[in-house]
Amino acid sequence: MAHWLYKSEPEVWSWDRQVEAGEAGTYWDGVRNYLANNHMKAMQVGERGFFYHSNEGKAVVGIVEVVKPWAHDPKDETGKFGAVTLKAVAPLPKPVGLVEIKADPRLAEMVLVKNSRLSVQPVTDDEWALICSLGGVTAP
DNA sequence: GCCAACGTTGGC
DNA sequence: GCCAACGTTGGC
Repeated sequence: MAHWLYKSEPEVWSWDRQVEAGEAGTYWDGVRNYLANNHMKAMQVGERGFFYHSNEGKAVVGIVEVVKPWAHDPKDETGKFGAVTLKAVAPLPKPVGLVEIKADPRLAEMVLVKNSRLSVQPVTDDEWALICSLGGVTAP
């Protein structure tokens, strides 16, 4: 099963608000990037990903799960962009900071390091397991 | 607040 | 269809 990483500025949409949204989850709209959009189109319900705080915090803070597949964003007039719906699964007891990720040679190839501007990224199984363990949870 | 890197746009 | 110019993102 594939894994993902979602970036969000806590000022705009924080992990706490994702948790408050509960089981119903929230529509991850606003993405206007083809690559990120394509990644979301490829997602299956039940696939999990990391929730990353950019700018402020700069750390992986929690785990989210896809609860609804990709659907068109009604606010996008071009009809090209859409999003999946995500719910919070669990916080990381110990958030994994960007500094830590960069310091670990096993994570040097992460998209987060290589292409920091992409807002929705794939994560390999190895990267997933390693960050889960650094964060203090057993990989679900 | 600055600046580098990247994606997107628009002119040709 | 190419490429320069521009805007945005995000780390520092």
